Amino acid sequence: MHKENSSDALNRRFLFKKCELNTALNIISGRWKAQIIHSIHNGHNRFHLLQKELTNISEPVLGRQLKEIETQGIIIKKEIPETTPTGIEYLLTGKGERLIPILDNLCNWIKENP
Amino acid sequence: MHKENSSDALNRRFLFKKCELNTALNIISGRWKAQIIHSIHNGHNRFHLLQKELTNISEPVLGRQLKEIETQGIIIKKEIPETTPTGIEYLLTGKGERLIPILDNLCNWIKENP
DNA sequence: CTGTATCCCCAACGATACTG
DNA sequence: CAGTATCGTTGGGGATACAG
Repeated sequence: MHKENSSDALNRRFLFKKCELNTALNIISGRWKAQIIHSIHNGHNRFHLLQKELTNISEPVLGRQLKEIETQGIIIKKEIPETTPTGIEYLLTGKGERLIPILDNLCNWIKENP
Repeated sequence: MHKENSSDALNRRFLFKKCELNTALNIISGRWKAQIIHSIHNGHNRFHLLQKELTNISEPVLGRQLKEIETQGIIIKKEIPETTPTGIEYLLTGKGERLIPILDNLCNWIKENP
């Protein structure tokens, strides 16, 4: 249960209004989210592939992070027809694709400013 | 006291090795950090100015976040000579300046992909 | 294969009070 | 003016077990 008037919640809303930057950071700042987005972009677009790629992630965490970035419109789920049990693949949306170069910029920024 | 071998710590180190992206995100994903960096860039470069700009931030939190981004080489502290009590101003380093356009990109990304 | 349910734990946020 | 000390609280990460 969330307390809607805790200082914590109020500060979050303050920052959201203050600048879109915080909305963006909120989307990608889950511990594994940026890595997940990158991995999907690189073709690891199935649940078990992501698990293998991110060797230490546990199922509940992976599931939660996937659901969040799906809600935020970064990825969509797609059923692979005529598979049993049902196969699911994850695909980046346009919004998700347009995030990739920005993540690359961040990556390069660290490389060039150690 | 930190536990160096908790899963939490291990996963952080795994992600750091995995991709520079996570190092970068770790730097800017404190709740107020990106906002602080932006505010300093816009001339709010004193402790009390930042407090006014970020209306709800408390001193301990502001102090901690400033110290962290200072440690990470995003800002430097500079004493203003011949003031009493001692005035301190915060300045972006080159590394900090080069982060600004990336933050702007994130901002625009959200604006253009609502 | 792709998840969800449950519960635990701690790092980080925040409030209050105090300091050089 | 520019912080630090202390402590309470909580959101979200993680382990284990279970499910469609």
